[in-house]
Amino acid sequence: MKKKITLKQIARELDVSISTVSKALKNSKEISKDTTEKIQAFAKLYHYKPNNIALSLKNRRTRNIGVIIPDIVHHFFTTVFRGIEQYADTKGYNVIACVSDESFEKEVINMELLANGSIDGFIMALSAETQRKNDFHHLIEIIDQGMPLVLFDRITDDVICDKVVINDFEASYMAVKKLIENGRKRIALITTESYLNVSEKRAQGYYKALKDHNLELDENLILRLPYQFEDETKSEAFFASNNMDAVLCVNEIFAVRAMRIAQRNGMKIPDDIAFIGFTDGILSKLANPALTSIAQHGEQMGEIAAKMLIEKIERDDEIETEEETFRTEVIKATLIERESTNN
Amino acid sequence: MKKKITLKQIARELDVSISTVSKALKNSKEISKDTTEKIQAFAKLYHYKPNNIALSLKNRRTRNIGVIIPDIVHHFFTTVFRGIEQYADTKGYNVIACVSDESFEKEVINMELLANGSIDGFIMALSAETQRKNDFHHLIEIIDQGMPLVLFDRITDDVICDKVVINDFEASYMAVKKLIENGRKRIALITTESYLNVSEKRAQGYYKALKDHNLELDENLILRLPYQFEDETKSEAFFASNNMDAVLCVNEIFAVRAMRIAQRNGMKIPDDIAFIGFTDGILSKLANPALTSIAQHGEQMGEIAAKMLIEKIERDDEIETEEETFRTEVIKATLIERESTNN
DNA sequence: GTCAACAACGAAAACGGTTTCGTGTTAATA
DNA sequence: TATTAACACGAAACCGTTTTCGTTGTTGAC
Repeated sequence: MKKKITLKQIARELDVSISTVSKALKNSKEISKDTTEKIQAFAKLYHYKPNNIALSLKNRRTRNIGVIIPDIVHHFFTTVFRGIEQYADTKGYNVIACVSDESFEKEVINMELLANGSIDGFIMALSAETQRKNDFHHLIEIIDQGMPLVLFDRITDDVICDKVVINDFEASYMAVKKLIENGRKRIALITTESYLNVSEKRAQGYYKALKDHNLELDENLILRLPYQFEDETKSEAFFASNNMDAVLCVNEIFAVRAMRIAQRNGMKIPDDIAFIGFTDGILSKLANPALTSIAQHGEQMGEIAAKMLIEKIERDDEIETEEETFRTEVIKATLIERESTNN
Repeated sequence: MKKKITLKQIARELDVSISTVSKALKNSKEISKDTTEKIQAFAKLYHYKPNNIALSLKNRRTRNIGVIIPDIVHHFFTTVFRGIEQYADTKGYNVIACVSDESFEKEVINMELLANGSIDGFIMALSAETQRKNDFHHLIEIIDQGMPLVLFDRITDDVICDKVVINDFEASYMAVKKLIENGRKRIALITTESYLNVSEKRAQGYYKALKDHNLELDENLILRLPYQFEDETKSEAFFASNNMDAVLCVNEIFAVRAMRIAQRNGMKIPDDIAFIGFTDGILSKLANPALTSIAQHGEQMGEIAAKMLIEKIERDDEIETEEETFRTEVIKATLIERESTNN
């Protein structure tokens, strides 16, 4: 077992000083050609690579970014993560991933852990509990320490920082509008139970579209489900006691489950009932019938978030003064039409 | 903006030495009660937390583990990742996630990057390209440097280290056996094109099960598909030119796509044809009909991998000598029966 | 009154690098 | 020949900790 070699060892072995070795490896012209070659050859032979931790300590830069997401086993977050990782990779950054599990406490603990020098900046989507509690002191504190932060998807107006979202309201509005134009009259909404920023915006789009087309809002046509659930009795009751001809769901899982129930009830999709879901993931593509879906462009979102963060990180250590400016990027969602709606 | 405070700043402020501050914060009894209280109060006021990087350098332990997976947008890997992250979290470790994108080069680069001090150990599944090239020098080198490594799922016999897998062969065998016992005679196999360790083992189980039940192997009933694909003409031709009454697929995506084609061809599932897939993910549960599936227990796999790794990391810095021993944990896959098979 | 023991603290090395600032030698210039 | 510039290198500080090993000043025992 040959442990990694250090500058000190090379220096001792070649009977020069540590500084000489360091300079020679950086092709400093302070060092003679002879010595440089000798040192580089030796270093190569022993696969010398500088220790990242030592570099981080010296440079006060880790080239790590911290990503905190509520759930990794969730297609949308996974795609965002992929976008982040890909972009970070091209810029030489590593990604430390933490899962908050929708828990406020885990979010706080993980952030504090990472903030003590492990990373250069954060990208995160708020946990459901954090949104419910409306407590963002941990974010404020992090920002106050001068650590860049980018929020995506699950954001809040109470924290001033860079953000990236999709136009949930408009996307939802357009989807409902499309259903109405297709002749649908009784359009249901299946959304989440807990207060999530995005669900709320999507609901608003739904309300507005109904109103603008003179359809009255029927509270019975709105079903609120827990975020993760196995039991389908609530959904079944919903379908049994209402007659509707279209459903908008705030995610694809809700949509696919709802389609199954409708089909079991003998309804034909899209003839009797149409479905549109958010999150254009693999489920939408492979559902039967394939689900018309609103693409949230997670990968692009991750890429943009990573880009915003890294720009801020790298600008930070150039200039120190200069007023901070924060942006909110809005990505346009797109409707992918498939078999669950007619056109 | 108040940057994080350091020991040095506390020391200067309180007019004591750095060592005194450090000791006081650790409740060393070398320091008087008065001084200790004063220092702790001050530290608390300014939210002092030791810098992780400095600690890592000093302790030669980062409390980071590196995870390299071929693809994060893949349900199985995502669940494994979740298992790793969860266990690591309970032990106070962070997870640095890298995606190799099935590329040998990215795998090598990422490993070398992380190996230079950023992490205490690796957990990884080999990229498809790495398995095809059969080149594992990067793994060997890492191990040689004394860095613990745990391979999962996509493993190789050419590298001696800890491993965790499922009993692919047996699981496949049992699935086919079940199909046969249900009266199926012409059982197809849909597997991957590129050489993947796991696909191969699953194919072996399929062969053996046929043989043991006196069914002859028909090469026409084996379809090899690229790992990721959009085009379905190959699959359609396969279904058009063969009549079969059951299909075993090496993952759930293949299975669900295959089911759709069969359905389009007017076949009834499970009456005319039965389906079983590997990877018991969300697709299997929500497919229509729901897919009978072999659960690979990804989360458990990740948890075990993380446990093996952390044990080795923490044992490493206790004793230095003592012969290394490596284990291979085999997790038993379980068949989850749903609507795509009859019983 | 002397010496040992002890309490309370500081100096310094170490982790592994980078970088600034000498310093000694040689060669070129006045 | 004296001065100086260029060259090639080393010493040391620094990043933020921990920890060993002094070094004080006070106390108690003899």
